[in-house]
Amino acid sequence: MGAQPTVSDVADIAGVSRQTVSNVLNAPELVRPATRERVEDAIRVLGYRPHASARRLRTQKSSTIGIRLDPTTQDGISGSILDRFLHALTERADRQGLRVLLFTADDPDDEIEQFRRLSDAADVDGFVLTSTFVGDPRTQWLIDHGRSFVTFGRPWGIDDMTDPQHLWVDVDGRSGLRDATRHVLGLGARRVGYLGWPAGSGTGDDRRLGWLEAMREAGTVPEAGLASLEAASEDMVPSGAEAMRRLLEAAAAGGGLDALVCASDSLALGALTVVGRSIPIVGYDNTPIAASLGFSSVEQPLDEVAAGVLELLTGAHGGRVDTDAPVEDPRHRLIAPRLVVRSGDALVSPN
Amino acid sequence: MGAQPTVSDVADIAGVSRQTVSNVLNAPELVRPATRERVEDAIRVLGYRPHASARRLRTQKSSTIGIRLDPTTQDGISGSILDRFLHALTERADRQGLRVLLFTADDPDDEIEQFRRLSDAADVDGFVLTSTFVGDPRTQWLIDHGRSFVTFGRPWGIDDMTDPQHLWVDVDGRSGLRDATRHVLGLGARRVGYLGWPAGSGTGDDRRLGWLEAMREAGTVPEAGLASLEAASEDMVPSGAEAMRRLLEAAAAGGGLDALVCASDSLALGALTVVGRSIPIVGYDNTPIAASLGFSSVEQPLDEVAAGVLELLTGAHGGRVDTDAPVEDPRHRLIAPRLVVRSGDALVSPN
DNA sequence: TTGTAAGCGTTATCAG
DNA sequence: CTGATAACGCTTACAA
Repeated sequence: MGAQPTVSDVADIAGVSRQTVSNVLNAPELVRPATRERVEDAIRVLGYRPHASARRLRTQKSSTIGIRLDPTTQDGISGSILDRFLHALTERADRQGLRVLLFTADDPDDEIEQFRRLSDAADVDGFVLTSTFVGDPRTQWLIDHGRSFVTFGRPWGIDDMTDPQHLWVDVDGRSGLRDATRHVLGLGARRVGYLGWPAGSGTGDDRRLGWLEAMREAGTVPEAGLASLEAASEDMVPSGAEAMRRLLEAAAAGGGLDALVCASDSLALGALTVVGRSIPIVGYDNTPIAASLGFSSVEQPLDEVAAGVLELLTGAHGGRVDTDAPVEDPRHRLIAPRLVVRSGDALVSPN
Repeated sequence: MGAQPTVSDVADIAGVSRQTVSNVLNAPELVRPATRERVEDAIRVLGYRPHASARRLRTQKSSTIGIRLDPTTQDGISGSILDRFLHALTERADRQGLRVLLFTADDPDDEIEQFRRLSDAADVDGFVLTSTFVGDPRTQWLIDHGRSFVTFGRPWGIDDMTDPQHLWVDVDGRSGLRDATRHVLGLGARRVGYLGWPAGSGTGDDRRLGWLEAMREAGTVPEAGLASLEAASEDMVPSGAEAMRRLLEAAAAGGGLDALVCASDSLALGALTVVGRSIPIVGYDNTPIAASLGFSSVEQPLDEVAAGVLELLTGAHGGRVDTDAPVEDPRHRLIAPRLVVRSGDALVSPN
């Protein structure tokens, strides 16, 4: 290892003052080209790299964003979502000279305690929140304490779209399910079922709406018949399978099911274990499972989400809403997902 | 937000010098109880928290470990492994006052460049490496440049177990597969097949050995017959399915297959799509898929791995091998995995 | 046991 | 355009 060189070392070699070295790094236009080049040479020769902590102390910015790593839910298939998002976020953050710091928390209150710790210690400049839910106490705390943050996920309050209190990026699940439903309708299906989550989850209700809209638009099933085409279950494969069986029974009276769209790949897999490949099934999240088993799925463009999050965090608003950013500056990004269509050959079916 | 209080503020309130405040924090035993209490009160009242960057600058330690977030392989099922490991690592690191900083890299060379960046800038004190492979250039670079690091995964060189150059933690996949094989043998199976990866992958060869040992030990199949009981494929569901078909053909001559153990859950799922639940199948990694579909799988105790990694990184060796730590201090941890047995009811099979 | 003084490596301010 | 001086908030000799 050996001691890292400092600005002084560079200054000595280049025959300038420490200050000039700093200028070359932070305000190159202030320094005469000849001098600049000399300094840059010295930097290269010494392999000098600014000491991050020193810089952070001096500038009073950590250039670091904190993100909580969810407790990995053992049962959901979609754990890799956060993983992919994290990757995209880290990569993009890096390009802007931002670091990503991880933390964990047992529950929302604990998470708030971590917010306090990390920001009081000036360890991070802002936070990225995931998996927001209705009445989320975390965002309120962050707002009350003037912390910078952006959520991946809408606040799911009354005023979502216009809420000026809160910067967010989200994927338009409703349009995703609308597309999925239209897709199978386009394949000739008339009676398209929906396997979703219990009402009240924001995300889930929104996705369901997409299915509903597409079905109403198509008019292949009378309004009164739609209720028998949907079932709900928590986001796990076995309970999804169970819900699928209920759904089949309910739908049988009206003429069965031609196709199925789901709120998640977990549910889609659950359904798959029940009906095999007898009807088209569309999942959500485009997890490796969907790719492996070859069923279509709605993909969240996580790279775009990450880009949006960083824009909001570092842009005019600086991750805060009480700034003097022009009011017309958008405070959120609603990103359209993309349906990944797969041939869906009978990979899982009986031999 | 407002300005955070500093040691000076605390000192003023408590009526002591800055120094005493620092002592209360870093060497409480040096300060008289009465004074200490007064200072602690002041700290509480002000909500004081030491400025992390200032401390890091002064102490010349970042108290941060860097870990690369792998590019999420779209096809493997086991992406969540890193995810769970990361969670365990972050949680444990936090308890020791360590932070976990993420970075990404496109390839090993790029990763080395990141090592250089992060350690030159004193952003991290050490690294945790995952997915090591034979002839990994990264570890060599880290050794050559005297950087602290621990790998999750053996170096897979000639001298693995005794290599004093390199601190590592790994899961004993061989014993995992031995257990898995013994388990199905215990269920009455005689001809247990093995679905693995192409030779040369270290991890894969090791796991295969576990199967081989258990089969030899059981003696239910003559040595010459073992070759027709194994097949290899890259770690993806469809190619696993294909390999399974080959395996079935090859095994048919000798009397078919009674059970199957696999190098991964991806392969297990591939096999499952071919033979359904007609024979017991054991996977590896205990991913959500195994839990969801109800097949047995070998679980890596990632929490123990994380603990081991941190011990090695912060313990006597300090993540480096050229220290004056007593030679008898263990330089690696080989952790036994745990077989998770599931009833394996016919979830995926025909309706 | 407590206080004083110095310095970690950087950048901001303000002369020249 | 360049260079001296001071400070960011903390800890660590050393002295009292």
